[in-house]
Amino acid sequence: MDNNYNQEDKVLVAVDCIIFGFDEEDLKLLLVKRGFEPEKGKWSLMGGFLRQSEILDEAANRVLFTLTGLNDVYMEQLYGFSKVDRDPVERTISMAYYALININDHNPKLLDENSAQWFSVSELPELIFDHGEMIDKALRRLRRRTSTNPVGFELLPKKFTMRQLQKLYEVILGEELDKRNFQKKIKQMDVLVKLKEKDMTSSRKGSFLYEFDKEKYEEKVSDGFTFRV
Amino acid sequence: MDNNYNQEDKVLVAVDCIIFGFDEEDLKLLLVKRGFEPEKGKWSLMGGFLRQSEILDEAANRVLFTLTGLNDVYMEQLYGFSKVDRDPVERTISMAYYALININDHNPKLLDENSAQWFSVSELPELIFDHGEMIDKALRRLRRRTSTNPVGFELLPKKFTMRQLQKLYEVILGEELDKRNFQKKIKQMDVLVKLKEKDMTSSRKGSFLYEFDKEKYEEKVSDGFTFRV
DNA sequence: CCAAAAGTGTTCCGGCTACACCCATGC
DNA sequence: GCATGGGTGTAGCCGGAACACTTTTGG
Repeated sequence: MDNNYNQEDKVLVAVDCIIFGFDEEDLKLLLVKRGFEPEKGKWSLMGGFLRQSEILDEAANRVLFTLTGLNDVYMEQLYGFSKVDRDPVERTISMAYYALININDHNPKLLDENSAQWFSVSELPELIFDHGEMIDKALRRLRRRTSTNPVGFELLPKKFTMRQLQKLYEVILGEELDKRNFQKKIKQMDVLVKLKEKDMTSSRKGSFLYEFDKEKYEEKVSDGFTFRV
Repeated sequence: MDNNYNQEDKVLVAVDCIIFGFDEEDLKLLLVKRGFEPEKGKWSLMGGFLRQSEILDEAANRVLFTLTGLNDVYMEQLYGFSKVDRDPVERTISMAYYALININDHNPKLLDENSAQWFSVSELPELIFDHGEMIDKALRRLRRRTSTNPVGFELLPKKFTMRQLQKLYEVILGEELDKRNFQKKIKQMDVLVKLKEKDMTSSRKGSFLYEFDKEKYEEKVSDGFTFRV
């Protein structure tokens, strides 16, 4: 078969994006109501096809941008799904990606244009094809990732309270955490900056705001530090 | 674009297999000398193209079988590689898979037929395309996987000694382990069966052989147990 | 009897868990 | 002055790390 790939089969390659957000209460996913057949009118992940000139990461970012208007978002390739008849129209394999966005940052007009809506992960509608399977896998990956890497911050505003951070981990991990132990652990990792400012919306006393210090984190990592919640 | 995928680009999809073995001394990889252009004569992972009627797992198993004659092997999808010019002949994305095999089980005749050879992971030759990158990723994944799942046993004979098991973990993790602590940890997980038999080849005294007890392991997992080395 | 690998326990330390009270403020 | 969420410390326990000597037996 010297230098001859001609008799090989070509297939369509899609990317589907699992877009996570966090609204201080629940972990959410951005889904779109499918505007074309097959399965028109059903809920689905936002997807698109890989183009000849693109790499997978670019295709996934393009899809994400189309729906949210966001760039430079934390995104990770998840898994390749390839059941022969997963898309009834034509053989298509799909690379699932997941993204973590700050739920307040995206462009709401684009949601309307794409008939998109946020759903709590605990109240998902029925999804087309194998998208439910993709989401299951993404949730498992998210749990592992947020436990061992400081990516949870991607789901929060730049400035956040300890309460928000703890609540985020609680909904991702699916368990309640002890307030004192949580703060102790986070603080002794020493990768947050405590600001002078307080958030006054959640209580009379107000609670201090924090920022993730990426430079400090990376410096510590190069000294052998591992983030762990 | 109702029900019309026609204007979308199709691409070739390859699978490349990172085949790990362990020879009591070193972690090894099975590589083939490429018999066709481009890069003919260079070393490469064993690969093949996805067919219309196959899912990715099947394609990867087919490729593995072609080279080793083995079926029912531990294999896991690793990552999708998609640089536009990664294959200079034609746009091809590749799904990398890694497999863990017992190095004594495969059919050596097939290695000759495919110009394949085992290489220690510490002494790899130059590889074509992005295969080096694939291997790096596979090694990282293997370290994580063997630390949290009992998949290391896939690289050993059915009956093995504690010494072999420890050595295996040492080469995968890249660090020396304390013999007493290691055995204590393994034994208290209580997922191995100690046989009456001894392996007499490694010492005058002989060392007891063990088997992994998969049923017991799975039962313990369903009770909340987690394997951890 | 000696060489070479197998086998085995204890102590110490650090990190995780469990747990309850005072503080600041707006109303 | 009281209701609401914010913030903080300690004691006990468990698991991991360090560490050395005895056993077996073929030559």
